[in-house]
Amino acid sequence: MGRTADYTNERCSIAATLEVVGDPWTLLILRDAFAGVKRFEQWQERLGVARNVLASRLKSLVAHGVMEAQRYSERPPRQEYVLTPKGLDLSPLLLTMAEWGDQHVYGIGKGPVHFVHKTCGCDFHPRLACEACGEVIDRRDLRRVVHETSQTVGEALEAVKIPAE
Amino acid sequence: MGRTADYTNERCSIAATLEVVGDPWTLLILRDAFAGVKRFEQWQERLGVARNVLASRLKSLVAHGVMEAQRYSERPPRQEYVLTPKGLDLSPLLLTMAEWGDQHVYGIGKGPVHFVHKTCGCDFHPRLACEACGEVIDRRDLRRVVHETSQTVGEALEAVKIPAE
DNA sequence: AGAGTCAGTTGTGATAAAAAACCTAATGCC
DNA sequence: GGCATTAGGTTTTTTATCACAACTGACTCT
Repeated sequence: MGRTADYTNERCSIAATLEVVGDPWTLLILRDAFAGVKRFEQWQERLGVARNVLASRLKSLVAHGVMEAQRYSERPPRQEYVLTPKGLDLSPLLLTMAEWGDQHVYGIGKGPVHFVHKTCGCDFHPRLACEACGEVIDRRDLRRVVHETSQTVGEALEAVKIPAE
Repeated sequence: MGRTADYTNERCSIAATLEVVGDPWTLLILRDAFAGVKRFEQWQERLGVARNVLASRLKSLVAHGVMEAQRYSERPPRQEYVLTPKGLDLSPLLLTMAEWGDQHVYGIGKGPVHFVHKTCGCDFHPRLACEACGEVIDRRDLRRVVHETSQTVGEALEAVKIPAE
């Protein structure tokens, strides 16, 4: 009801993803997690995000099973946040975003970070391939099929949410 | 300042992409654009988004060159919004988001929409492939290289922005 | 003439995010 | 012992942005 875009009544996998990682800051938190950041203060310093917002985002990512809080000290209670397999599966999303930003904002090769494909030695640029046949696809090679599903994003998320302890 | 995360001082292609399409609603607007929506009232009805927010998002997408406003009536002034090539290049991003939502929220095959790869006939699931060698990659096949770039997101965006007339 | 459509603009108020201060418990250092 | 510092947050206050709804033009349809 309040202010935010509420994606929970949509019936859409894109909206479902947005509901988990679509908050402001969340994707930058994840980007840094992929770069090796694990602790509150590191994120706070690198992003300059408000501490309350950072705390709430980390809590939400844990609740959604994208990150896991691991104790590394009992007293004082200290925890590190590490990506779960579900979180690691977001890497294609981040790489795809980086590619678009590179191509259309910075200009190819002018972006601040790029990747090298170790097995072929070339600069890495992602393309989408079909898992089944391995072929690189074009948008027009796809046919969209609508499935009758009664679940909204909210309902589907309820089923995978990790209860706070 | 206010509420939003301000990505413009980051030096990062992911942040650059977020600055263009990271607003609440924007990606759903684009999703619907890929599904064929072109007009204000169609988006408004399908998304239930506030009209002022929709107007501002469309304006921003046009300013960033992701959509183009095409006149189809002079009086009264009416326009349709269509995706530019830059906007069409966001399709991998949307497909990747849909795939993650499918796998980790709805469950594989239970999502509301899926795609069929016409050339091989199979259900389409995207994987990232290396443009150079065509091989499907794993996250660990990549080496991250940091580039010395002085441009922030804000500076880079300034250079590609389309001036309002 | 009156009702309806399309594409917005213009208020007003609610609320989540930002900023900054504060807290707790431990640890380092002289 | 006493004081500063660090880590990981929570609390309080302020503010920018969103939601809601009403309104505006310029037409079209009946």
